[in-house]
Amino acid sequence: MSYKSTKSLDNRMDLPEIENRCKSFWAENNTYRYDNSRSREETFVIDTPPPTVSGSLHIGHIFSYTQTDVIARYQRMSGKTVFYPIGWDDNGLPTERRVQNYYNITCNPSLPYDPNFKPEHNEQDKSPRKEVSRKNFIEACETLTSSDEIVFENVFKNIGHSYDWNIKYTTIGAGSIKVSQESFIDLYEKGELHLMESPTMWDVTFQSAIAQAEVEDKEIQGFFHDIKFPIEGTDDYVVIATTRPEFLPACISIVAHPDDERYKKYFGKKVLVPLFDTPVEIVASDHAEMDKGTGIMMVCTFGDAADVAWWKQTGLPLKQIIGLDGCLLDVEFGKGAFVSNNPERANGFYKQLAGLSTKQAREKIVQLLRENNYLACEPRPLTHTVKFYEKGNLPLEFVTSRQWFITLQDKKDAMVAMGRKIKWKPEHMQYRYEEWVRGLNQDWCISRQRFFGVPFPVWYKLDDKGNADYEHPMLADRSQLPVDPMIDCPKGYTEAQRGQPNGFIGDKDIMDTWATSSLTPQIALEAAESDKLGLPFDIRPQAHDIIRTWAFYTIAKAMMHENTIPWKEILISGCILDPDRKKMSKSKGNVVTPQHLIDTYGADSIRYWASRARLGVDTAFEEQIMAQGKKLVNKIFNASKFVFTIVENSKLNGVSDYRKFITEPLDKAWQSKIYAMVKQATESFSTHDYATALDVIEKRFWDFCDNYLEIVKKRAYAPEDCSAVASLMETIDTFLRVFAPFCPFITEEVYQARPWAAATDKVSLHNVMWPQSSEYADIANADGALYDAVSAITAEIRKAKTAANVSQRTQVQKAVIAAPDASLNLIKEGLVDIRNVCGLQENALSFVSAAELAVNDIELDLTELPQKAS
RNA sequence: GGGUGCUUAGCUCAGCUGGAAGAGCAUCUCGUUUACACCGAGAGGGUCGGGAGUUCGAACCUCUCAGCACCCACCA
Repeated sequence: MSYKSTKSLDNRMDLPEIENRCKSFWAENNTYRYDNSRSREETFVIDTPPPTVSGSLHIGHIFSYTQTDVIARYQRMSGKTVFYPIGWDDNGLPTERRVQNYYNITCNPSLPYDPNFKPEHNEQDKSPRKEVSRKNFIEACETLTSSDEIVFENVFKNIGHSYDWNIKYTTIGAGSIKVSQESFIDLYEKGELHLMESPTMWDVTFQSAIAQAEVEDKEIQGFFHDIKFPIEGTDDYVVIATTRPEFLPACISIVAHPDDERYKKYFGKKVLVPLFDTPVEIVASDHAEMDKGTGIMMVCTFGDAADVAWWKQTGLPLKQIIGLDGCLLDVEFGKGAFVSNNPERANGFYKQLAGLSTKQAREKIVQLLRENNYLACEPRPLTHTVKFYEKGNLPLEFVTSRQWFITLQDKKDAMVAMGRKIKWKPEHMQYRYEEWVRGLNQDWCISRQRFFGVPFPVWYKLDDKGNADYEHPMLADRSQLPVDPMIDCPKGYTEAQRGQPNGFIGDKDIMDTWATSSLTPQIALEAAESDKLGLPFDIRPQAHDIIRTWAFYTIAKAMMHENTIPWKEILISGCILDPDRKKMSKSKGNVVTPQHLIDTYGADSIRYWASRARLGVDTAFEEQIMAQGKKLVNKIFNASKFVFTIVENSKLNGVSDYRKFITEPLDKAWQSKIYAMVKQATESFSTHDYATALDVIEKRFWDFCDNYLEIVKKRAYAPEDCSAVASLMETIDTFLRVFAPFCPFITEEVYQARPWAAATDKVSLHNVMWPQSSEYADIANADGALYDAVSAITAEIRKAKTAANVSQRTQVQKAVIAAPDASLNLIKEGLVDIRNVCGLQENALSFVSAAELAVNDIELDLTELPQKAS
């Protein structure tokens, strides 16, 4: 299929029309298709980040994704086939949350499937959420994500990203589930997985376990509560300051520093926990710091991570009072771990707390403490940082539950070593990775008590009483994958045995979304059905805020599965800051939508803006740069249009083998400048430094428009001159190719309209070769000095005219150039052009040999310039 | 508390292994209608965050101080 532009460029540049033409041309020609027949050496393999489809794209996505696309386009033009997949990250909590809000529904797994339920957009509805079955909920997720994905796809196509849309995956798709489950089975067989019941960080909003990487600190308002703990059998007491008095019933130890003179006398004695009269020992440990709070603290199950460590270390009984919903459980004092010297009084107090949320319980218990004279003083306000799930809005709790863990803590050294085999760009991002690895203090909890995600390929046997045997999980056979244990049966069982004594149950949890995302290279290969490619890929582009998740987990999995690095290089993009230097994000409400910007400035201009920023450098959102990009696009169009007109009126019209006509010294000098530009740009691209490449190209392009084009204009009009025309053709041809990765639309439009295209030539510019040094063999060593000299003289004459307030078209009566003989001889080679561009009258130019000047020094004396005609 | 990066013109940013401070925008002046008003020519504007050191020579190397941003840890 051929490109639909007219042969000549239209008078006005119509960007939306050009963009539409290009999009359909590329789609119909498979311009960006990955060629599986090429060897690995001839392939550039990218591990594209699948964007989360749980909302709208913002300009930050466009920014970093475009930078990758520029790199991909360069690689494609330099002769490689590019493996450039695109995926949508649609599984997991962000989607569930969006679905809950969008349809005003929530999942209740105990409900039966309702085949007639159709989710409807109901975001304004403030009534309680309608409860739907697990299957209905998953269907609602699928409905919404697939419509979200169309929006994303359109924006990415509108901005001109050159993905191979045939290699598309979603993280909830069957391929992703299969790969994730294979990964699970492989790690299980390698002994890297364990199912464990232990206190885990728990988000009460979403009611799921979460991993260390998803924890975020937040500053919140709280209170110090100074509580009197009576010493058992005395009238004495110690005052303990705590921010979480609701944990009093779960107190297991009282701790002070061994050197603390204030408390030495109490070690070994017991306190009676206020209200509950539980005897708890006062222990000496450097776990406590003397200068914090009152220097003496209570340990509860579990106020924080330190409490968990203490509990594990001491082996004291567990007093679990927080339930999965974040509310206080109904426990009874005098039973189990809940000892009391006065169970009746303890239960009386506790009954007022049971069922309350932690926040409500805190208020209630403060009231009870006050009424019973346990408060040493009124609560003192403080701001402190508390751990949150990054997507949650209530502090994390530590709750005991059964979860799947991947062993990571024993692999810190190996992970650091793997990280060092990867080339990080910018380099310092590697430190961030290593710091995270070294600070790792938990294994990776990969199970989530949610619904829309990858199920575990696991069932559990039930004994004759219907109790599950978690010690011996039954894993799916690889041939069964993808599998849903809530629907499919383990081998050797029938559906009728589900939930029955001596039967089985399926694992109802889903995997952490990162357990899937950490396999994006493998998932992309699965989607492409590629047998040629494998790990490592060439590059992983990503943002720095997910080094501890996406990069880290991907490196971990590649190491555990294949003992390799997942990619040779990782390119970390910066993020977009709003003009106040704050990070742009949806939650802050300062996001500008990409489509609006594309409509305003055109896709190429937005790409220009993104390409100007260097990798890893945060950039302020600056619309003026996009306006600048639009000027560049306009200039490319107009300069090309002008050259095309010249070509069409010349003897070289329709000649594709024009390069040999470049014979004039000035034209050759100019071509050597172009050659130097290509060389520099190529070198920059070899280290993925697209920004420097663009800088070099753009500078030379403006020089072309402002100077070279003006200099040779007159000569190019002359019908007998071929050198100038050929040089202009060559120049435009080269600029189109080097601008192509940055501005694919305007360059394609212009390229397709070039009058020197062979009639059969219907190839997209983006499948054309990046300029190769062999094309410039004859001028590789040519001297650009003549061009510099002519430019310098031109500039001087222009300056003189501006100073005289006259038009640049004013004819100069007399100009004297002083320079050493060598320079004069050089300059004389460009005499005609100097005269043309400067409006010098015949014989107006004279030369003075000035041996005292250096070779590059040229002095110009404009002695007679006409005054401005009034 | 630990780490990383940044600080250059009014703004946004370049400036490679040390060798006469740069671009774009903005401002001001002038010009311009046969590629382009999404135009052109020019001008002004900086003690390169402060201080010390190394060097013939420092925006660049070393030390130090300050400010900004981000990451990690701690948080009774």
